[in-house]
Amino acid sequence: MDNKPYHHKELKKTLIETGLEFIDKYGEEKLSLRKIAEKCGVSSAAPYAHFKDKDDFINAVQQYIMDSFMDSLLTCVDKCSDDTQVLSELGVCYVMFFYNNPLYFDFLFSRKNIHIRLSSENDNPPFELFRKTAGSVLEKMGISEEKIRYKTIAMWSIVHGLSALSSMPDIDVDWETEVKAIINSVDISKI
Amino acid sequence: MDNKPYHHKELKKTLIETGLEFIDKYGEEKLSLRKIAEKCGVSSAAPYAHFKDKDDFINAVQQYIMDSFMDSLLTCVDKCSDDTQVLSELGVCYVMFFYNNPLYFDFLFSRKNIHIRLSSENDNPPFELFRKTAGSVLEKMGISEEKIRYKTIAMWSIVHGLSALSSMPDIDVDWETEVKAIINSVDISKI
DNA sequence: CTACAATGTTATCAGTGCTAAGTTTGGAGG
DNA sequence: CCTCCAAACTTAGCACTGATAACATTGTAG
Repeated sequence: MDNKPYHHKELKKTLIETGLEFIDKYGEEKLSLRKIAEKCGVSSAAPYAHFKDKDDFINAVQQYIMDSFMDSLLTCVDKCSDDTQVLSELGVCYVMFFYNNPLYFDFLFSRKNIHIRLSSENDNPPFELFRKTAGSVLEKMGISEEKIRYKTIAMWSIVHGLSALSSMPDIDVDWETEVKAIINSVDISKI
Repeated sequence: MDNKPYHHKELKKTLIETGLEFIDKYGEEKLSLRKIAEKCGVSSAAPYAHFKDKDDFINAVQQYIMDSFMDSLLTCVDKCSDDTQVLSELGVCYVMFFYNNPLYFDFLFSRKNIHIRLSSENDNPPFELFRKTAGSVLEKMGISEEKIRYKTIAMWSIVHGLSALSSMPDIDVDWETEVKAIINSVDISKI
């Protein structure tokens, strides 16, 4: 029978995944902990055993998405041994992730707890991966440290800006082709 | 005395400006219509005479900011008669607006009602201004229509991506100088 | 001057975040 | 095997929110 067991066991994980699914369907602003709890078949106060407050829960969902985003990027970098292509491949991968998951862009980056610093070490994993990859590639090309900073910022801006575009609702173009063309057309050595 | 008059007269405008101020201080997610109403000295139901619902109110505030953003951009374009500079000046103006108003970027662009189309006419005023300005400049340079699209998208992506960066909390660099250097370093004819 | 539409009011509802206090449960140590 | 306790849940309830209904006030068109 469906008499709910007192102990749900994997409730924390279930809550996160249910929350993710909900955000996917209805967006973050419609989410309430009570609805998520109900969907999981537990009382409205149950989540508070696992999360300090709603914000803590949202952060957990965000981290879940961020991990999956990083998986994509790391896989892409690993697949790409060729230095001359890794940057544009990484850029396309970055953009396509949000094209395929339109609701994730706002959710990941409209939150204030995500900070990005330009010059130094960074606690934002995707940007840090981008920064290090670009740094290593550009260094091998014999480019000065200052210029590396400019180029990295410019490239990341393009990629991030394209992602913002690609997660908009009404894209009326063959986006994957466009993205590749645009990123490839930006010759980093010319920036 | 402070016995509030029944008719506040300019309540709609006052609500919007109070809302703007509030978002500036505490962010959108902390905003409630009741608090705004109280700050304006009216009852909690009063705003519903002017706005259909909370979303309608938020849209009005958003429009208010969008208008001020467009003012900046248009002033910039007007001041700049020189075709060779207008694009980079416009870019710097775009980015600096959000550098100077860090909370506005998320507020303007994380809302789903803002759409951006690439190829055709567009109901997003700043992007449309950017698209037309770039189109006119690039056309005079004798660039093909297809390339104009690519360049426009790439340039807007850089500018928009830089804006995302510039509205982040912990910028630890002289941003205005950086932005100018980066935008100027992107030679559009090379994209 | 009077009727009425616009613009306010109070009262009330359901939904939300969160906490307090009590209940169930699995499992570690006797 | 029992006992006890901390973790994981429950129900109850508070304060706040968005929204609506029913009523009050007011400026103004006719």
